[in-house]
Amino acid sequence: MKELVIAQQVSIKELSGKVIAIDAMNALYQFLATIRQPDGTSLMDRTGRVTSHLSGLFYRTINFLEEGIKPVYVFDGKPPALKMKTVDERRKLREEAKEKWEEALARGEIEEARKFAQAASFITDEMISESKELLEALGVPYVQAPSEGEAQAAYMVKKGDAWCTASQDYDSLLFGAPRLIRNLAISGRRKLPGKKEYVKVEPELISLEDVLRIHGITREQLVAIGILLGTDYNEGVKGVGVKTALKLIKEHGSLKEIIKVKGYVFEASVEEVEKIFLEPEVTDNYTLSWRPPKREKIFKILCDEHDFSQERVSKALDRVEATRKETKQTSIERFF
DNA sequence: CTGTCGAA
DNA sequence: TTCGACAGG
Repeated sequence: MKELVIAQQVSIKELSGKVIAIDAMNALYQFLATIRQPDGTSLMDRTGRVTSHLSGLFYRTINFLEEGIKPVYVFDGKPPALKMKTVDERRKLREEAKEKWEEALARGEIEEARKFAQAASFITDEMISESKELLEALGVPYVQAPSEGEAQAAYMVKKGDAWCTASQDYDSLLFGAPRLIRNLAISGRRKLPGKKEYVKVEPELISLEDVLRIHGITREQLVAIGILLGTDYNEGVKGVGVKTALKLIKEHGSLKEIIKVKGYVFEASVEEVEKIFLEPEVTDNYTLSWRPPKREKIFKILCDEHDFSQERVSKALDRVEATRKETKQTSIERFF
């Protein structure tokens, strides 16, 4: 998929005032995988509960708000039945990674250990519910998708309720999101000499329309390419890569025709997989509003329950408070 | 990943 | 002021 898309750099400033539908599971997973000690141990509170996801979610969301970005987090619901196999495989890989992590630790190979620890990351139901609690306290909306979060996020962008989706996966393009942002983070932020301006590593923006135009294909054909390469819901055709898939779809027009001519056999029902992408299960049952952070609630969750430093949390909240006053003064955008 | 603190 | 190492929980 990566070889098919064209990405353009986008500055955080261009995203100011925009609603971004964030793939919550993708974000939490990234936090759990990366926010670790050198040997791979997660951040934990005094009772041993993992807190890496809360740290990442808190500081990143604060940064978005400070930049005038309006985040809405979209959580996964029930995965489609066809995803079972993928889910099982991932669980197995995680379990193997956990063993390799312990072995590497025993050998004293710190860097190796960290790699395996990252691959062993998993999200629990408790992490999801406390992440939702934190978002509620931050005054940031979240949406519970009926099924795939990426599908819901894509739908929200198509509808115009959000400007783009944010995820590391390309799936939301297959789900029809007009715009996708990858690498949406503020890492590498540096203060600029003059004022409180910042220079940042810029995220990349992918336009679905551009991708389709460049290759001269439709979204249905893009989905067909995805299915030929393999998705979470089906295994791809062995020996067919991006180049071949693109050539085939341009030659034959549709996946149905390719299958007929080439005699490809899929384990899963191709129609079912197509339906997941083209007629995804989504909901209109949500309202988006951004409210001022509830300091007391945030302190309770982060400091009282999870041992975050009161000073650090306080400083972060003060920063948002300051920018909130600014935006009200300049009345660029009604925010809270 | 993000913030902080000390060295350059 | 900028950069890199390191701690955070």
